[in-house]
Amino acid sequence: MARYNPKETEPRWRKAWSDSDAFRAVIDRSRPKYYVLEMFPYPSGRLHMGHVRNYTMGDVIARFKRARGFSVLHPMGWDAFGLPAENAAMERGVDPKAWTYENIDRMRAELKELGLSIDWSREFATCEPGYYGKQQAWFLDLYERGLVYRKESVVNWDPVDQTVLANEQVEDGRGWRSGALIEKRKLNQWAMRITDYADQLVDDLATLERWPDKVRVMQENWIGRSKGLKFRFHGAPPADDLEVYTTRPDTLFGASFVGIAADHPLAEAVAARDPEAARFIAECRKGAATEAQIETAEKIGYDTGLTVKHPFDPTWELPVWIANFVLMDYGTGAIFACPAHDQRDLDFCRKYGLPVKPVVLPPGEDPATFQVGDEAYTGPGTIYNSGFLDGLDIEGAKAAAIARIEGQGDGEGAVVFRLRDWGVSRQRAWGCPIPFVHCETDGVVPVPKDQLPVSHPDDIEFGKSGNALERHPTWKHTTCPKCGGPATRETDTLDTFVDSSWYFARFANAHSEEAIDKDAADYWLPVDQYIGGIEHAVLHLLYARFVTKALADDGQLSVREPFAGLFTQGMITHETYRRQNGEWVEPKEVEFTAEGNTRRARLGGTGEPLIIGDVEKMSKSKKNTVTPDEIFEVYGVDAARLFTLSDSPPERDAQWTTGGVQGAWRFVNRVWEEFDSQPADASTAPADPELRRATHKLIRQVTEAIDSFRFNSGIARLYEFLNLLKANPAKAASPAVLAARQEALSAFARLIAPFTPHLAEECWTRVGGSGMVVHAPWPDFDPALTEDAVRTLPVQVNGKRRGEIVAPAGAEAADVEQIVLADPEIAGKLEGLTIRKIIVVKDRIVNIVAS
RNA sequence: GCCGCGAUAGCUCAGUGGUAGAGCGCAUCCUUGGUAAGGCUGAGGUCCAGGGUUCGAAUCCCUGUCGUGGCACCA
Repeated sequence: MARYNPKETEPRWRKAWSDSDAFRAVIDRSRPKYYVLEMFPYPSGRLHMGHVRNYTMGDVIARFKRARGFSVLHPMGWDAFGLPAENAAMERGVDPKAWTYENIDRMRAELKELGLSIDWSREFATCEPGYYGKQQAWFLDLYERGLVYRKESVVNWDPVDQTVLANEQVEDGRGWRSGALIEKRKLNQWAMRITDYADQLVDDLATLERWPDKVRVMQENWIGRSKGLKFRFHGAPPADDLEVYTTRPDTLFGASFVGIAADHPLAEAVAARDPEAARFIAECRKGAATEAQIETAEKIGYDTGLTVKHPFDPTWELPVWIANFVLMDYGTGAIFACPAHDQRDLDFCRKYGLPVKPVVLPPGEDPATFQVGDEAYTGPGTIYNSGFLDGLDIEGAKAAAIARIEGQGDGEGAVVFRLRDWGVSRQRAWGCPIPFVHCETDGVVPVPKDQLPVSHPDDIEFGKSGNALERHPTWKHTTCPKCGGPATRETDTLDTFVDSSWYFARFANAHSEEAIDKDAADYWLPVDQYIGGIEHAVLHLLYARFVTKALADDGQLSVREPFAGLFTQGMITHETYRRQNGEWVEPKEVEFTAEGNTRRARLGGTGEPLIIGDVEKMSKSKKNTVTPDEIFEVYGVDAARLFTLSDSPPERDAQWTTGGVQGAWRFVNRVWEEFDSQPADASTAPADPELRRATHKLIRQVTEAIDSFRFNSGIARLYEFLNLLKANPAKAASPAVLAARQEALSAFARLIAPFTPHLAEECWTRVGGSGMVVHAPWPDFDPALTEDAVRTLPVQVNGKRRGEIVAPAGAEAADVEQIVLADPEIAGKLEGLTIRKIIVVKDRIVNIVAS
């Protein structure tokens, strides 16, 4: 009996897969296709456990679908542009390109060690001219279509990374990467018209049935579509034609004042002649930067002294206030305030003594007595105090008010989005150059496609802050493609989220002359199962959806949604350990002792007691990391893969523990023991029916578990079945059991293949399977065999369990009743009671209602 | 404030109308030529709380508590 040795078996099987080119994706129209993709990694240097879990999940699906007869595409690439490379350049004086490719080499080796069933022939990195040159080509196509444009705008400037960030990349007023407080700057920027697709991006969410609701809700919130009315107030200049946006035109008769943002043009006009107003505006600008401060900030306002006429009553003059809670970049930067039915407006009016007139009467309230106190009423009701709107419900009044305004020519129904256009300019060198030149005569001119790619100069000087392309002595000087005169190249590069917004389509044919090989893309797309972190719920996933739609409209793609199925996996966490002085301690330095059920930790060597802290996401700063290579070294790749999936549902965080991975490792060894102890000359006796039934039940359960992304459940069933096999050992087994074991082991080797592929190959060979398990079909189950012949039915009396009986599977109610009533134990429990009713649930349970 | 998600054994989690389960941990015992290991057996659960529906609720519904994620002066 030989011990299982992953160090010997695992590399051997990886070589066998590679030698037979087992994972090459092939267009085969006779079979259904399946495209499984995990979000490609940024080549940061080393693989971490999160990668192991993410890529193992995708691999489970890929191997499972292959065994089920699908033509599978499972590719890998590198999201290789980005700031860390430039930061490394600055900190250590290395070349970003060389640094990136070294990282890719190391991470590729680690990914290959993980035994992933990837078609490596399609690998690319986004920093290759062969990739980003194609990106420049379609970027020019979208420019032709008006979806790419330049605009002077106020942007989010990250003073640490020295670059512009999109709104999506600013979290709580800080840069998503640097954490620096964001400043507002006015710059000339490249942008993409994602707002042209805002409606579609919301509407099509409904078609994404295999996306988590959570992600759909997050995108919907982010796009923030609202329907309402845009209309103009009239007044004396400068307050003539003041346009506001509202979602509550039904409450127009409850108006108290008109509010404008501090940076609204009208506010600036007022400030020009009113120093007090100027002071107020300056104070607003100084205001709070973080969300928490904004939330608690008091509502303040300044009465400009201007008035405008109410649209439905020209004699009604409304005062115009500058208000700090009105935002310039949403709607029109101006509102009308109805304090009775909007909390913000109410707070403001109470503070400044402005009138509060209710116009929506809640159901059951008396119009003579209903009053609004300190809480605005935002619920349903009937409109009153409102002239021609009286008696209507809210929806009816909205429609009537909009119709009246439109009839007056003062405005129209409008849809407003929270989503802004996507600013894609970044002042960085290590990114995709934007293929335009600036000419004194012709202005902004696209680089002709036959001159693509526009690539980086070789002698680029990194190592200082700011944009190295801008600093380069010669690179930006060129000639205008139009007039031949002197021109300068655009030195901004594209946001790296552009790189990741179409890579899934490039994988259809990674070597195509066109950006996207449409025939290949038509076959493979959409991605059937996309897997990645929830942190990309808005940024990456929204941009990829937008670019897909834009390229589809340009005829370069047929699908309008890139990812038919999305799965967001949880993170890997680990306990944290600290010394008494607060220093973090790495797990490998910790020794544990147990006192009953209490665990205590000590520092290895000195024995100093340690504090066991919270379970947190693995991070270098808290030293609670375990690296894949040290785990592979001790337990093998299969045990590591198995453990990342076995303990938690895939969408939830999984806690890494030494005990847990040891459990997985023991499973690997015990599996091998079962296979190794099975005699080679298989018995031809009729198989033991009970073990057969258990086998078919197992096949069914594991198949359903993988199909529904419940990997941990499937693995739990495999653990249980292994216990059953151990209870029916090969040693001293009857011929019937041996025959059933043979069938069970043949299925078992294939069922574990998605999770522990190396072990599966070894087992498959040992049990006499033909060829490699990667080519073997998924085992089938006989539905009839997944049911037991005899059932043990619990018997309840008045809902409490009082005994059990044995009945044939599928026994009818009448037969079961007879068995129950004949049972002496149950008869005892029924003594003195009258049976009112007997409920028999077929094959499940019997309940006797008695009194 | 709004919208989600979660709460089951000491820990991490399955179970989603019908007999409360797994892995790890813990305890007893066995093995001491698989040995910085292996195995047997076992203990351990008001299924967060309260109410409702039902013959029957961990499971479905309502309310609450605690934890957690997202959005947020978005008119």
